[in-house]
Amino acid sequence: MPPPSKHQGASARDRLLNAAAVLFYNDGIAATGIDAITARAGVAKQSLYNNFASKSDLVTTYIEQRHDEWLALYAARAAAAHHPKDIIIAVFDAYDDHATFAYERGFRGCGLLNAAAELGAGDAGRKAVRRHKEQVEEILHNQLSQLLPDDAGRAETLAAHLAFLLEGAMTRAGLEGDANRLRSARAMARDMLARL
Amino acid sequence: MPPPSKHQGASARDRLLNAAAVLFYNDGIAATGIDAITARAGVAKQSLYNNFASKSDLVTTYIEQRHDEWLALYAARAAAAHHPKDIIIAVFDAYDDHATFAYERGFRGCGLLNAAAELGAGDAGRKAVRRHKEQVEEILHNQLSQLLPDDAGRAETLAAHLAFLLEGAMTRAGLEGDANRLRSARAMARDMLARL
DNA sequence: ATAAATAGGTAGACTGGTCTATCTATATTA
DNA sequence: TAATATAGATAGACCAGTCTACCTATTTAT
Repeated sequence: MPPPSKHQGASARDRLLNAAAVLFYNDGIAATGIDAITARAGVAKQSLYNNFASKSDLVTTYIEQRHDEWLALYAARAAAAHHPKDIIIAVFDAYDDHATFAYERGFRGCGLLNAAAELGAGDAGRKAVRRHKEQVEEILHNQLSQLLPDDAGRAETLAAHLAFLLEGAMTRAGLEGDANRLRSARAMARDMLARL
Repeated sequence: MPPPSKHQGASARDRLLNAAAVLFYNDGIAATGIDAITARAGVAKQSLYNNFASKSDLVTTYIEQRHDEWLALYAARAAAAHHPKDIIIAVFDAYDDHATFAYERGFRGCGLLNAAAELGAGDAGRKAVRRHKEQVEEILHNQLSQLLPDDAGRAETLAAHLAFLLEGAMTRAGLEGDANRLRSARAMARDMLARL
């Protein structure tokens, strides 16, 4: 029987990234072996090493792909909004949207945070996760600066506050196995914005 | 040379738990092997299996020990407080205190959350982490119920809000390598309580 | 008091298995 | 033809856990 090959689906690289996304998210990075990834991707082991320098390189690419994916979800939501307050809520909605990207066997929170927890201090992936979270906070900060043009300090504090709500809710949601906490956090954010 | 034995220091069990605490926190659970733990503890491999049923059992004990440790730190802070608002701030202070328990090679956030990120959905340790976070939120909830005796809904929402601030700040602090974000979250909590 | 039993420690070889990564040899595709 | 895929063997490190064999206290029984 001939292999599925790239004709019927995605390239080996994409198939590997899709397989890795599900396995890394559901089982963790260290617990996911090369063989499990290639088997799920329906691809030869060598194809992994043709497309990625190492497992670590695949992990870093996985993280960057999640970041890009979240940005796209956010952009789609933000494009439909006009008021800075709605653009801020779009950040929360994008988190909620993103919460379903790969949970085949239960919700486990933010894949990027879970990955960072497994990675060593100097790892490139860990730094990418940090940059991602800083970028999320920056989006919040930009909108709050528009809402509070003459109180830069308060805009910064509020951006951090909303970022904490987001990450805290996501973390608790991951422990509890569903995204309900994210909805709570969004309601809290709405409430805070209403009081501006 | 005679072995150190229990006379000059801690028991093998305590030595193992102390060694595991540092290694699990700094390197992660999956990345820490049995041999590394026994070597750091200065203990024979069999002593690990005399005191724990498996590595997994050691991990669960590690998590429960962190929980007890945090509770003790919180109790010490709360004992010095009297007003419910001060008791709530004591929760934030205990997080800050706890942030230094085992970081030998840099701050990495909450050891319990990092552990949970590595553990499978049904793992006993993961459930223990969830219970711990629920207990923290319950402490906040109890105090807020005293502050807002006739608005149970608001007390519950505020408890969740403060819990999100705590976990979100801890998560970001872990990514950034220091506990500054925890101090920011405490200031935000103080501000919210002042407005009650 | 002395001897035996018990509890808990040591060092380190060993098993069976998994891991990442490379290599070979063949087949498909453009 | 040249690039890229395949299956699968292989290397070498590492894993959790078991086992043997010995040592040292303390406790119990005679």
